[in-house]
Amino acid sequence: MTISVQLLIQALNDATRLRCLQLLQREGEMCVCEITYALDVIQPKVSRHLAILKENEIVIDRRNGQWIYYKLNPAMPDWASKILAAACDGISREPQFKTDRTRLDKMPNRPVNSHCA
Amino acid sequence: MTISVQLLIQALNDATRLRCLQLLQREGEMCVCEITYALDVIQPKVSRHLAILKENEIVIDRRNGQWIYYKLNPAMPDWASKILAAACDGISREPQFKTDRTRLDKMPNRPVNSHCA
DNA sequence: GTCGTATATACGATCAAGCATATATAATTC
DNA sequence: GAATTATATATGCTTGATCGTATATACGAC
Repeated sequence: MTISVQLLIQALNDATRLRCLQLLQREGEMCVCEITYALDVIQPKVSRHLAILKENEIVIDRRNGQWIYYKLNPAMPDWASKILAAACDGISREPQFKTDRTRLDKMPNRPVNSHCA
Repeated sequence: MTISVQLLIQALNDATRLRCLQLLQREGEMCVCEITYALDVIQPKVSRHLAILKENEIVIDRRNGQWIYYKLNPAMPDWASKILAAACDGISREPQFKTDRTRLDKMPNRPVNSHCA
């Protein structure tokens, strides 16, 4: 990954993107409709923010049939992983973000992720 | 400190503020004129950005005569310190930020900081 | 091919944040 | 007191980011 500190921070500087990243860190991999449901926002909004995270190589995606799964980029430099981990650690205690996790847990008919590349 | 993850990241989301924090982490404590010299920007700009960092309790200041010294807030929560440390770690390798450190090292007549509270 | 679901992108509007200039406040020295 | 240095704040402008709506693309089932 070639991202600079400044670009990483800029990419993190949005509530929707932080909410996505928190979920991805906990779940490992999620498709867009799961994230959309968990955050309770409209789909184009999620899609646009995931695109920003992807442009900055903070997440990577793969298609599986009609679903596109996102996960944290495993090839981040050490300092970037540390920033993300510390941010998610801080976030995990904030009520605003807990709501997303509980809503995801209640989602009906979550697509089954085969985890086959 | 009561800052949220989102507010911390927002406060870090500016090149001038990152440059200030990098210097403060290395130097410990600096007055505004030192930072202004090192960054080579106009004084009101430095002052405004330091004010933003102070509002978010990322730095604290103390007056010593006509100088006002800033340093990192020693009372940050663990996750916030980790984000700052990792960011400064990443920054330390970026050429844009090295320039500030070398310029500071060449500053003539740096005010002597008595370190008396 | 059409239809339905999943996801992405384009567009125009709105809003927040940064900028430089100018000015205000505070301390020091005379 | 006036003058100088150090720092902070107010003002008006501009730029960039986010928003919702509408539309486009991709895949699977039929």
